[in-house]
Amino acid sequence: MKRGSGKDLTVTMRDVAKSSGFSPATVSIVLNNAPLARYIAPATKKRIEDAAKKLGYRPNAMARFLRSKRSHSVGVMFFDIADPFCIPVLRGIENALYQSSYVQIFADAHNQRNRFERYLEMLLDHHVEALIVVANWLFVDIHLLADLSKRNIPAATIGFELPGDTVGSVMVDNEAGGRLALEHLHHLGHRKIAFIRGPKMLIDSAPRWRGIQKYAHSVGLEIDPALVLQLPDSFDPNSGFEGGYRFTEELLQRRKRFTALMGFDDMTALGAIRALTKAGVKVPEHCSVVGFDDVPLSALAAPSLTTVRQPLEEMGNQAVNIIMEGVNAGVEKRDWRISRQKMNPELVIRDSTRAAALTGSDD
Amino acid sequence: MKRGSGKDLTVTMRDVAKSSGFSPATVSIVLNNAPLARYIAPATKKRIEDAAKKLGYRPNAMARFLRSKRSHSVGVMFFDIADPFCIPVLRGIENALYQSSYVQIFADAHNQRNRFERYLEMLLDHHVEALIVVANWLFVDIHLLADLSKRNIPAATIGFELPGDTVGSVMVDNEAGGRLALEHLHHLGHRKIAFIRGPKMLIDSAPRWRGIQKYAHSVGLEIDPALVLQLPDSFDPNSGFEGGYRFTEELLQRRKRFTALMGFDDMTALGAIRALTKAGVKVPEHCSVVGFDDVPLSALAAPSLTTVRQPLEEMGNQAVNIIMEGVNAGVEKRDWRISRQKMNPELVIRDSTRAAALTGSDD
DNA sequence: TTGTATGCGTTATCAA
DNA sequence: TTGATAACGCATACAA
Repeated sequence: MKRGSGKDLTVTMRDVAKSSGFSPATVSIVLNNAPLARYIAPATKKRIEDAAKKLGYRPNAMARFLRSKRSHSVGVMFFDIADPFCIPVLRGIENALYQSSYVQIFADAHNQRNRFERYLEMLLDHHVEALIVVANWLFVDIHLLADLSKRNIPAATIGFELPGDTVGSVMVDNEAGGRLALEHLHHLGHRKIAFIRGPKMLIDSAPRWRGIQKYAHSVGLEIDPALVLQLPDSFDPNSGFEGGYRFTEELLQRRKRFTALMGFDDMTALGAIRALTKAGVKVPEHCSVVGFDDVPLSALAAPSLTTVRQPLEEMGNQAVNIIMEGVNAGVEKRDWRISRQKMNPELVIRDSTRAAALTGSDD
Repeated sequence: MKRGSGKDLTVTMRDVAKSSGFSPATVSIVLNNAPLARYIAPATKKRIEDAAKKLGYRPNAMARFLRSKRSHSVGVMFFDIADPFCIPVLRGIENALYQSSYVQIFADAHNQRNRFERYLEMLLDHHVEALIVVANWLFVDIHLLADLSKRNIPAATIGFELPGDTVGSVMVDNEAGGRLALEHLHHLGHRKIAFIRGPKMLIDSAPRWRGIQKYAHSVGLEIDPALVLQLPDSFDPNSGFEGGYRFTEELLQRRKRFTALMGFDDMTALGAIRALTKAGVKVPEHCSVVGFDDVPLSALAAPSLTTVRQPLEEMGNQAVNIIMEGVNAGVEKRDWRISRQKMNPELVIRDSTRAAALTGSDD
């Protein structure tokens, strides 16, 4: 008999019941618009709703979750939020979740495996209804996420994919993107092109390069191995910039002429531009540069960067759609298959590329 | 009698009790290391712990929350995560929360008041134990957060502050920062300095300007009103860049000579650099530029930006400390006072500033 | 059309 | 040193 003993500010369903003169069950039915609400007299509904409003009743989510097993929350795990790639993705996810009135539990693994595991535990403890993982590193193995499918928690990844069919994914078509970038340079008349490839540990690296090679082959463009460098593996999201800078310096020292440079991603390209500019090579007058991703900086850089755009925000959106599909299927006890999305990249032409100088040997 | 009816994968405390041969109560005491655990026989403890491990028992957070009224989660509301200012702050918060094993519920108001309110409701529904609000806009009024103190939910703001003593805050000392920036330019010998002030709606604008004025006065530096512009109010986080760009163009058109320019923040400064460069004015050779904030881009820009650094990550940390203080006080039923922190800014000298040219009239 | 009773998984208060 | 038992606030099957 602790009730009414003082100033507990939380107003419960029983309070509403008492105040309205009906039973908690009826209140519950009315306030949730449960199927049975069809049979409740309008007058009753009104009295209950009024009482609820007057008392400022707010359902206790914890109790509801306990009963319904639904937390109305989704875990979102980033491998490194400092990577500018992540921000638009975060935004896309946030927005889609907001539309569904789901709350986002944010986690950042800082590229550390143990941190990833710890967060995974925390998210499971908090009974997230689904999980989204944003990363492009390869080291997440499927075992880490095994618990999820065992518990029927839908999961989707953005920026990489896992073997098997238990985890959904949203990726850009890297091969098409690589092709797009090279095609652009080729159309502009560039023939001597330098490449800074992505690190081996990144899942994007290989297909982008494949796209480049295929296109080169298809138009008879020769790729000079002396103009191709590959970034080393690294977990620092800024290493792309550093790498682009250092490798471009090295490229310059080789004294092999090139009129265009393709960076693995925007950060690499930005680093390259920095090195070129410092060496007195003007971009795009003397050398065109193209990146990949279209991170927010790219539009702001000087010169603004021509790049292959990943629809990052849209990808965040899609990931939410995928998991929500699963969540809803779970609620309705339907079967379903997790889906994989491949998004189309898009060339964004800005100021860092232009036609190869007509003067000089351009092939 | 639904138990054992099949493949419910969740193992509950009762399962552990049954398996170990003790009662749920004892299991609870042991597994939580509750005070009473001191009296439990070591052998008992061991058997219970073993059983728990063997079954893979994980406490159900929902049930625990319902009972204990503690959700182990904190709401973090950003006004606009697209503002680069926010990322290091987010990281600081995330890291501190992680140390405390608290989970972060992420919300982004997109600079919309109704979205802010809706998120606030959602966060309260999810029974966050505390709230952190990151913003620098002025339009948050105290009433929005009134519910919080009523419910004894500690709250802290980063980047702005509210009147009264119910909400904590972490801010940089804007006045000192303004002084620092101008002092730097003055020491470098600059006398003709242009200023792009912040919009009125931003709380930072006034004190920064005050710091500038005070320093100017103290060293007898004259501020030419024809070289002072003020950004218009806007909610677009990129408007600083645009504004810096446009206003610098305007400044240039006025044909009033200046050897240095101070931007309200880094984005403004970056926009200014873009305009200067485009007009053929080299930075820093012909004109020094200094920003404010030290957002991640600033180090990467070309030229890299001299700026007044806000310790953003540390500020995120501090905010967590502040609210945790409150949370702990609540648990222990102590009284406490919410605190306000003023952080020291720090001058970061990079490539966008240098000594005023000795040639020409420098005063 | 509405009320009663029960259980979700924990924890806390007693009693043994 | 351990075990019953009663909440926490809500939602549902079932009874009325």
